Amino acid sequence: MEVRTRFAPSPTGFMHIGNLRTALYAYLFAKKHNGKFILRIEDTDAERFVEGAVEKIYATLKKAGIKYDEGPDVGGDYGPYIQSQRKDIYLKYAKELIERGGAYYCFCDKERLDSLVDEKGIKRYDKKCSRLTEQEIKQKLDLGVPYVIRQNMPTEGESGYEDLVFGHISVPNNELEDHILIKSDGMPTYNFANVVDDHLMNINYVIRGTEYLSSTPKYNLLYDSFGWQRPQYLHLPPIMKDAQRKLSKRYGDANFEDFIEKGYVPQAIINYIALLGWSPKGNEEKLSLEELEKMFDISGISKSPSIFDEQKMKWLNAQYLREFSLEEFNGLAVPFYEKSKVKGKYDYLKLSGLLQNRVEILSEIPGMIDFLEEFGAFDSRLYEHKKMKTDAAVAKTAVGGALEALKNAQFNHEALMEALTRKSEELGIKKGQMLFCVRVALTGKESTPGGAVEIAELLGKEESLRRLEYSYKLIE
RNA sequence: GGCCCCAUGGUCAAGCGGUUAAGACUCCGCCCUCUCACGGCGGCUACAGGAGUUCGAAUCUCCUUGGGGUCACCA
Repeated sequence: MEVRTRFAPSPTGFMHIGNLRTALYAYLFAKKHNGKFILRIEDTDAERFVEGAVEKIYATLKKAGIKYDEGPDVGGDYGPYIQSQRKDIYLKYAKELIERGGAYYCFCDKERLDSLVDEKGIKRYDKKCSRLTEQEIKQKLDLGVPYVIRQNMPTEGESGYEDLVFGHISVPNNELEDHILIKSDGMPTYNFANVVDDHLMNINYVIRGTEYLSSTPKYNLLYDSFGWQRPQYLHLPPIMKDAQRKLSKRYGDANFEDFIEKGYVPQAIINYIALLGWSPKGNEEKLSLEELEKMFDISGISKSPSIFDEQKMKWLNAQYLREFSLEEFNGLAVPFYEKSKVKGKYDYLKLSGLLQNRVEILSEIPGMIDFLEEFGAFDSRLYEHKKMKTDAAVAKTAVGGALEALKNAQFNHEALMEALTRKSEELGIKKGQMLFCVRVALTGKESTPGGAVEIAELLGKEESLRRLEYSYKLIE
């Protein structure tokens, strides 16, 4: 049978990393088994709906390279793929379920429900309306008393199932509450809609977060009541912000879009989150989506929560950045040059050549090149470098010499290097000392993307000499 | 609190009864080198605790501890 998985987000805002990973795994699992991946929008809660959230979901999935075979904007044989457009379907099935004894009308109002609080302050429905006679129900219905439809749970025994990652899960039936299937506004709750839709859309592998691990028996009971075949389940451990807190949009934690803005490439984000909660068989960790599609395997999924480590994602991002051609890298970097002080000045391609393997995420760029436009007094201790064996005294010699050497030099790489090398020999200092001091004198920075020659070339003759003179005076 | 689940370095993690307990990120050192970075080499750091089972336990069982999830007319 063809594998069919789905990603069923609710449009309540941005797509955060945890959701994206769930989508990714569902996608990878389907692809691995030559199956289909479906996108379904779960918008049965009108109150939580956020304008533009659906479009954000489409855009994120697209940018991430996660292609769905069926979905609201691409169609398919099992539509509509937006739950709010399926309202009538749920009601029909809910009524069928009532006939089958798996559910019942409930007319209890809020006051009564609120009174059902146990000594620990936990509310729990007491099944009162499940005991209503047919006449009573008909009467209330005819009178137009507002109602909800509740699932009728067994009160004894246990319900269990085999989760593909967690193994056997079993819950005592008396823990299962008669939760609401159809709300008083006629809309289904997640509890009902997800089961009906998964069945109707032929979803045979349900992949989702562990928050559903212990409520899955309820859903299975629904499948059973309908006489439908249960799907296989695959629950995913959460991604944590730290040991205690889950990554969430509530804390304003990074969502996909934010990372893109910070200068991460989609491939790196996808690669990283694929590795959060799953590990490949081999030791290779830098994996493309295509490779992941082939390698993905349930056996590599872990059961315990994992903490999101941006440091490692940064490292991966750096790996991807270095792999691009200079032109590709430059294309990605330009927006960040435009945001920096060097906007419009300097040859971007040249800057990219210096920056490509010094940058981990693109947003570091402005901070790394601002010195090209910002120059002023700095501490002469910057000239001290243990390995170079330099200090202010050496610097004075070097910078003074450089000033002479460069007055008549051509400002291209070769000529600059030659002039400075010759001068250092003349002065009896090491070439490294000369270059180090000149670089500091030129930039006033402890470290820079590029050495003395490269920076002098970038700054040009006039500016370089001006800075050298300034720095020379500064040493005195 | 009830119920469900989880537990290997700081982090991601391999491991499936016998291993010197992989690998990656981070950090540190060395090499390369005009600083930094890249690259190369090397290093530090882990089986939560306690009982069992077994010739032998990170691996199996139980308890403790710690952590997560869930108990909505939210998904």
